[in-house]
Amino acid sequence: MAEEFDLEQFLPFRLNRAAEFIALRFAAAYKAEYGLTRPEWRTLAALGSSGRMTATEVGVHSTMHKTKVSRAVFALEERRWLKRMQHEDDRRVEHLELTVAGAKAYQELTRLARDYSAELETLLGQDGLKALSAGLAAVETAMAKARR
Amino acid sequence: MAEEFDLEQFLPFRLNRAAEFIALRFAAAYKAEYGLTRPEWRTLAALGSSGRMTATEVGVHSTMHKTKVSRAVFALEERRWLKRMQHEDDRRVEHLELTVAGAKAYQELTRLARDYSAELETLLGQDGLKALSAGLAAVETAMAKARR
DNA sequence: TCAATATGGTTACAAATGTAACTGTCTATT
DNA sequence: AATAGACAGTTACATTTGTAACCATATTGA
Repeated sequence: MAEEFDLEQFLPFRLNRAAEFIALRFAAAYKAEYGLTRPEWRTLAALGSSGRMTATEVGVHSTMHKTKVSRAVFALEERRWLKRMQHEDDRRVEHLELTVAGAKAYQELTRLARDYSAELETLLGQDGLKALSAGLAAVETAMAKARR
Repeated sequence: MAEEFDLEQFLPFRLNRAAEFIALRFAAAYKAEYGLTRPEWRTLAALGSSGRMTATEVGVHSTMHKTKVSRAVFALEERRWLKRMQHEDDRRVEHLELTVAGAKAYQELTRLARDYSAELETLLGQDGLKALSAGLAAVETAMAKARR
């Protein structure tokens, strides 16, 4: 007799579904308020939290393909939320940083993000949140190992 | 002074990144072995584990947009892994079920899935896996509430 | 009974995404 | 130096996806 397989118990499936659910609710907020796409928000967040970075660094940091980053950078530049600065020694590289307007937008978006975090805490409960965070930490450790 | 916001700590971001990582490794397996897309695999899995369903039910079950389901059904039908049967009373509805070949493919894929689950256990460790599962359960509860 | 409305599923079109090829620049080896 | 290979970032093209309009059928209620 074949062993049972239950999709409902299968971690990749559950993880994906949960991520979609959690991310979508937040995405709806920044999309509605600012018309940002996810790659744009991620790029903004990377630069806002880590300061000046190159496009490649943004990609590694937020696990986005370099074409996504490239397009997001264009979009943010067009809004005047981001400026490019050339590296003195290596003209292939571009340093990216937020403009004053970009930094301001980032501040407002982080407020949204904090509000959402709080909402998640009530939605998932203290224990649920803790468990999820611990579980994600385990995945992150595994990811770090896999990268090597 | 502005409160700090750390993207690395932001749950939607972490969850998404983890889901991509975990799902991608498995997707690589069924894509390489069977040339299945994710919507196709999900549809197959839904039908394989729950038996006969309608397209709408598949969509709800695996949280896929109905156009995705529609396309996946076409693809699986073309492979002769799935057949459509009409509902006697309501001619809008189609019952979907796996063919013998489809059921066989499903069995093989569940074997892959179980292998991957085992791999995940060593990758994340017992504790990590438990925590993740508990955290996901909390999200699932929240999702169920939100749906109402 | 017949309009109005809802529902299951498909399709056309537009937007987002990934792959691969490309440009320009740098580094290493000879 | 000169050539080959590597690397940052962009662009062209093909594929995937979502949105909205659509068709056919079913249900509701005047």
